[in-house]
Amino acid sequence: MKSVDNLTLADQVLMKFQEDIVRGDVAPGSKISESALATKYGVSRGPLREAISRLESRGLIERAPNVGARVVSLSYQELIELYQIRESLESLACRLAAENMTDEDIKHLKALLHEHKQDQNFKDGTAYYKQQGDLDFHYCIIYGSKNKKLIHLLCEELYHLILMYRHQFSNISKHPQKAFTHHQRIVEAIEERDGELAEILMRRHIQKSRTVVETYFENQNAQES
Amino acid sequence: MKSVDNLTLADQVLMKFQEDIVRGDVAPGSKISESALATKYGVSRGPLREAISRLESRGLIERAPNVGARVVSLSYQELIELYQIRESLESLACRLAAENMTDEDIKHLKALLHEHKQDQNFKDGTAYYKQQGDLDFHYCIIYGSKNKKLIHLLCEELYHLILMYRHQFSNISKHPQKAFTHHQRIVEAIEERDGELAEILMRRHIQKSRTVVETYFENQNAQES
DNA sequence: AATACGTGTTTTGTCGACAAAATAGCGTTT
DNA sequence: AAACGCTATTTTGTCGACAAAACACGTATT
Repeated sequence: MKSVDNLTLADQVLMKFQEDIVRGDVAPGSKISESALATKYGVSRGPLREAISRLESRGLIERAPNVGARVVSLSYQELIELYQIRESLESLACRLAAENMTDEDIKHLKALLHEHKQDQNFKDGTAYYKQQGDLDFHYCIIYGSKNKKLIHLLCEELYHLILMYRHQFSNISKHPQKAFTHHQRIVEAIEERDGELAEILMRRHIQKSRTVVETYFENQNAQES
Repeated sequence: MKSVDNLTLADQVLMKFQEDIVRGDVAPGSKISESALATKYGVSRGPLREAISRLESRGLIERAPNVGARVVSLSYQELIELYQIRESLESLACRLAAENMTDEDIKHLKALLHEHKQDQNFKDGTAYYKQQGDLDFHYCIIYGSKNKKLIHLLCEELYHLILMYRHQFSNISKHPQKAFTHHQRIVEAIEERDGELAEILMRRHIQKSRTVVETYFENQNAQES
């Protein structure tokens, strides 16, 4: 799917570094030394600066002129703001998907859902697969919208931030079966080409996961006090 | 408002170059020569490449590895897609603005509106003021949402693209008085802290301007055939 | 003892030069 | 005449080095 090795060094560093940030290997809020990272990834400072520059515009890094860059560290408030945006954009994507997905696409989506059902029946513990499955589902719908700019916004600019936080907080939904039911209903709506309903269902689905984040933080605050 | 001169060269070039693109001084689709631009703006290729890199992630420039960069040239379809996103995000911003604007903010917004009314009464011809006024209005509401990521997305990542096309097509609304009425009603809803209504009104307002774009393209196609 | 100042060091920003890839132009071949 | 391949030139990608700004630390002063 991804064309091979005619990638620039800056692009390779970008991907590696982004992965490291999302996985939490480099802590949020930690300062970034250009020369240190350059040697770490085995490149000069030129390509590295380009990678930093792009990660900055993706919101994963904050930079101040003449001072340096540091990995972003979202506050609770900012995370909620992020979810508001995601809610708006991904419900839009879902409506467009109901309108624009090909029958092939829908078949693929249903297969994905069926696969998750299997996985879940005898193994609804291990978080990794569920998370990956959830991701696949959402990506599939986003791409189904056929809106290139929207796909870029969600997949390249927003989702990495969300994933970074998911990883950091091990924020796996406590209600996998509920999430699965949501997914099922969304697919039904898409299958019936009911964009309006699909949009509403997706909005609620994400609202729900936002609520999970909110209660997580409330509990954390309660523990602290 | 903007802190002064501790800006990096790359930032200055970024602003100048972006302005040139949005104003249409450099034609959409035209190829970008790094060395040529570097000499034009009086900097080395380093900072210039950084500026290009950022403009790429803002969607104003497209770049292929080892080939070079060119100013983006949106198709009709892509422009419509852009408006869909704007519709979704800016209506969200409007709802949040109704919830989060301070009374001061609202006062400022009303003053803005009043100012436009004056301007419009005796001078509803000259497009520039109206366009600038329209911009001020929308920016004011976007900032009123108090959602930093949303503000960044709309003002830094999306609006420049839209402005570029507005300029290119001289796409000034043919119904300034209607737009003004829309603005008025939106402000009323915000004043009453009715987020739901404000959201709907903003959505319709932008839908309307999308329709203007659509009819423009239809007419153009009709002329061509 | 605390603050202010000055020096030395690190880090960022910028530049010019080199290497590799792509483009253009020419000649050859079918 | 058209298409293929080769060479020359331009353009992009990458690097190392220099300049300026920020930071750290020790000293002097009140």
